[in-house]
Amino acid sequence: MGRRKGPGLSAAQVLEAAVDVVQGEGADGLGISSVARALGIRPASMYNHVTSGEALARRVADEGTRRLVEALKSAVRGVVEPQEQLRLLAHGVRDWAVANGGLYGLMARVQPDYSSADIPPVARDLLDLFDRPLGQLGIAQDQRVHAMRSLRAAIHGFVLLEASGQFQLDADVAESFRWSVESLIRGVATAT
Amino acid sequence: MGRRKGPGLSAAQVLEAAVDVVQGEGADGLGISSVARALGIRPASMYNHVTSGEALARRVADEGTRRLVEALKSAVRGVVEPQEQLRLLAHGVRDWAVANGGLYGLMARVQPDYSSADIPPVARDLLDLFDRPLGQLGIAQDQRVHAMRSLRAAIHGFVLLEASGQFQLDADVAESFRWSVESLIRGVATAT
DNA sequence: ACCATAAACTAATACCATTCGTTATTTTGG
DNA sequence: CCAAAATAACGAATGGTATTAGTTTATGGT
Repeated sequence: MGRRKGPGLSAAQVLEAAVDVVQGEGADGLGISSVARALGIRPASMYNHVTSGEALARRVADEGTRRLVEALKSAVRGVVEPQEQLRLLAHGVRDWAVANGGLYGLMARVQPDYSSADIPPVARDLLDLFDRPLGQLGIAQDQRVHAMRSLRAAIHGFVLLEASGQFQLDADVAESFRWSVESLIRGVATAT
Repeated sequence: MGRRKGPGLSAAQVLEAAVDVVQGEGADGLGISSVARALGIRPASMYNHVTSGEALARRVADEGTRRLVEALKSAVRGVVEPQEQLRLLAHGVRDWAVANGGLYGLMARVQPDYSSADIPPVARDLLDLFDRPLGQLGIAQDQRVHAMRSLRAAIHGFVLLEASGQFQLDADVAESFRWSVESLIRGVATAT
């Protein structure tokens, strides 16, 4: 058959289709074939745009991180009180994850491939979002990395356990999250 | 060919082989074919032992939970101080997850299928392990579910972020975990 | 207008899960 | 003790996936 008329697919179009697949079918539904189907091309043609299925998943996950960081930035814009910033960040992650379950699930599976030497800007931004309020809270520089990891981990774990239905008891999950965030902030704020 | 001589494979043998595959090749390596290979039978014969690949994964994940709960039980055996129990539980989960990465990764993906009505004994045991020290700390009954979820989530999230290499900064991860656990215990212990 | 490149195609390979029908062994009930 | 039933293996077939190789054709630059 050869090439069809009109300009070929742009990287952005491929990424958009892949994101749509993930949002619609979940992280498991992402693959060379499903995205090819969504684009109306044959699976083999996908290799003109990505080098492998794994690379495709990595790109979509990176796009998810970009979107999450954007959502968090606008969530804390204009807020000055550090504890309130942390609260907004925590709830911002959970809200985004609930609204973008497929994407968040993919981001959790795919591990970044960048060597620990150079941290990409988007990851830097994510770190800074948490680092700033922690600094304003008076957490010493060398403790902040521990505090950041603690907060990220706690929020991440909560979202994943919630998404995979592992909170069995019939207590309000939203209330549990509020409780958890307040407890975390208390714990971090009282660090030496 | 028909059946081979001798007794057929027991459910325990199939499970053992599946666990070995997961431990050796990771959660992604688990499948009808890989376990059949490990057992020396053809993939089609696997369906005499499991109903589907998904069911196989669920069984292995359940076995993982059983083993984790056993490890935690023996970790806190004889310890009376509640904060020390929580510390041991947290570090017990992380240590087990590090030592059984494939199994823990699988447990994180597979969501249990039991209806929220009847909670299996092993899940009950896991809840109780955390519930007891929280009660001894004086956390009110109606707050304990929130506290339990917070602790589980924080530990779970830390382990997953660590396993997927998302802690980029070159600070000591073990030190971060210790810091996180102390912060969590402080936060929970000061709950109203 | 020409040519190189980009981007689609077809075809082929190699996995994987699953189902079906068949066969041989083991177990069980009369 | 033997025949019938249940069990557990098989081969073959179907349909899904990722991937590679070679081919064709439209587009964009010189």
